[in-house]
Amino acid sequence: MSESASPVKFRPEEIPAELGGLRMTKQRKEVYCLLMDQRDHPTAQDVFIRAKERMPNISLATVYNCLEALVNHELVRQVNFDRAPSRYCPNLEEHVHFQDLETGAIHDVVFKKGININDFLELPEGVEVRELELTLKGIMPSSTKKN
Amino acid sequence: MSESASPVKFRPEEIPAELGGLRMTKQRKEVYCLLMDQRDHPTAQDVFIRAKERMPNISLATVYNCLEALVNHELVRQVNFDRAPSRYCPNLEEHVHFQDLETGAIHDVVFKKGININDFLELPEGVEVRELELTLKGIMPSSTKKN
DNA sequence: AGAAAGAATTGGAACAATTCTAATTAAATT
DNA sequence: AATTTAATTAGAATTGTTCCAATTCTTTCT
Ligand SMILES: [Mn+2]
Ligand SMILES: [Mn+2]
Ligand SMILES: [Zn+2]
Ligand SMILES: [Zn+2]
Repeated sequence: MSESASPVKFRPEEIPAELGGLRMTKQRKEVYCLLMDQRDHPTAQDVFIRAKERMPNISLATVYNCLEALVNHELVRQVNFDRAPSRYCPNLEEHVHFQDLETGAIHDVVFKKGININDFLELPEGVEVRELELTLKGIMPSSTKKN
Repeated sequence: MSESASPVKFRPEEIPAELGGLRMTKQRKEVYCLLMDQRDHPTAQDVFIRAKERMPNISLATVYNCLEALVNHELVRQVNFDRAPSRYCPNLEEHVHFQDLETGAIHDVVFKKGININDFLELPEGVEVRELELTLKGIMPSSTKKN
């Protein structure tokens, strides 16, 4: 499980002009940095509020556009818990999400090493899984919480 | 995997006046029967359209109310795929959902017998999982499809 | 049974998240 | 520099869902 803030601060000027085939505009860099920087799965609104601090003229539409572009180019992942506002995650490793019901915080959870989908699901022969989304909700002991 | 229509037809008049602590009104019986009857994970709109055939005056608000009541009393499950309209499922066995990307059809998938969440996820010690939602999308071979 | 209270249904208004539109600005290409 | 292409912006529109207040239905009480 991880919620640890990355030790380095991502700065827009360090981001190359193109990333994964996507032209990185000023706004896209800002949104991307902010996600990489505070890896806490913010909503589009959260991103909008944070982005405005360094870029007061950015619009909510642009935030949505940037997030969509980043998601389409697989630089960022969109995470849905039920029908709550989508959240965005810059962790590209295969992982799933756990929401602490006490704090609302979302944590990344990885699969056991070497585990395969057919090891735990009774999938019919020949089915090809293209997308998997797994979300968990529950309670974390406070000892685990602070790390 | 299952999409098999149940062989018996559920009729509202067979439903008891109360189910799992929920008073079964005429509308709730209708909605519940219809879900039990065609186990294809319809949306609220789908339910509304189907319900109107036998109950032309039912309102969409009532369909939402009924579904909410049934879900709260754990007679029916709400299923979300990304931000698409919620779907409703009368299968109370523990299971997850697979959507066929070619047809849009949703199929129930069960866990391997005896499997535990800690067998496939790297969950920190002491975390208590209260809810789990797993959705899959992919391609089914047409042989598997028709059963 | 009849009256009163409580609960559910209804149609339409309100809502929240997201998407769309058309105008403006910025960047890339010629 | 002029032209073409792409991105950003503010605000309107859309969509699924929830809320509201009035009406109807059911249950409880006398
Ligand atoms: Mn859920
Ligand atoms: Mn998804
Ligand atoms: Zn994540
Ligand atoms: Zn199901």
